[in-house]
Amino acid sequence: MRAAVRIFHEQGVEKTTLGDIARAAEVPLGNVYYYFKTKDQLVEAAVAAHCAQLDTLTAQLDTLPDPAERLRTLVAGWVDQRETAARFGCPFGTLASELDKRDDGLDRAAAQVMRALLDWVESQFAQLGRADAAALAVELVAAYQGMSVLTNTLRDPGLMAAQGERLRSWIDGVAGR
Amino acid sequence: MRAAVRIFHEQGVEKTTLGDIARAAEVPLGNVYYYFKTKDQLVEAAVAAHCAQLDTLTAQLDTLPDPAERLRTLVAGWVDQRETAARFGCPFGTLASELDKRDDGLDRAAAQVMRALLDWVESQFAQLGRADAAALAVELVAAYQGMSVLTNTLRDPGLMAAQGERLRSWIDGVAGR
DNA sequence: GTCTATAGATTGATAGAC
DNA sequence: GTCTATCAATCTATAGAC
Repeated sequence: MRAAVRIFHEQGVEKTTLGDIARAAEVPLGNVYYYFKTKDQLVEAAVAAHCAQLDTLTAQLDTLPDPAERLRTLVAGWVDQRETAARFGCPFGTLASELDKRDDGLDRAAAQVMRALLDWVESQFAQLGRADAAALAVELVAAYQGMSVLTNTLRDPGLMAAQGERLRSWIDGVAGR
Repeated sequence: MRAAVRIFHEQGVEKTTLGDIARAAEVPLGNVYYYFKTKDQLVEAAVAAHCAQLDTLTAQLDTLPDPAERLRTLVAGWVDQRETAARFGCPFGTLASELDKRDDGLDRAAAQVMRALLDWVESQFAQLGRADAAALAVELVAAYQGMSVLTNTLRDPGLMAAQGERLRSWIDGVAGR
């Protein structure tokens, strides 16, 4: 499962063969099919893994007392991953984009995870007393997804560092200090 | 060629077979290989087509007298395409993201087109007298790419309309009025 | 549960008639 | 230049020994 998530991110779902995943996980190809009956089920499990990771992350952030600090820490985490983003893009955003090109229902599962992130961010802005929390959440998450695309396409992690700084200031402004 | 660009956008490069393109173009499969020796050459031609379209677009925008109006018109064009973006994402951004998962050199060609867009936008901000034109260009293009990802993942063209309105106001502010 | 071997289907690419 | 037929390689999925 861990190997699948990593290889899907690095190579993309469509370009990845089950042989690639079996090799990365150091198991024979046949074993993959013992736990996942089809490639689609592996993709579904990968989406679920991203969902679980988001839950873990927001649970950690929720231990911080200040909503603005939670958002700044979220952004800092994105910036920390800038080298990976420069090489392979946002681990979840690139997966969601790829699933949207398919006609099965897996793109809806990806939408739920993205929705969960938006809802959590919106909740932070709402706690800061912002009536436009929903729009601010879209703005923040879109900024991250967009700078991931640019960072990846131009292979420049510095782009994400710079935009991260900007987002930090922006959060301070929105939080009203 | 037109069929290839459209099908690559709708299905993604990896999911698209040359048979799909031949069918969309209403020509036999063999004919595709008469004009393009490999699938990679078709992808390369698709990137070149996006590059040419960008040149056409910026040339049109350059006929407008005011740099701020050029940027507003650029954003308006993106918003006009929101139904397509909701279904298939940004025609160029999704292509660039997909090419970044490959190890051939086509991702560098995509980077050049993205760079060309950034340079043109930067030039507009520079003409508005902004010393931070490069950072503003990244911010604007990233905002578009990000809202394309969200619009596509959530299948909600309204997101792009709302963010387009925000960008319009933002451009007005940056232009200093 | 693990692993090898292979079936069955798809696809990129080519040969060759017209 | 156009079109049909097909090869060769790859990949998903399964069968079956251990």
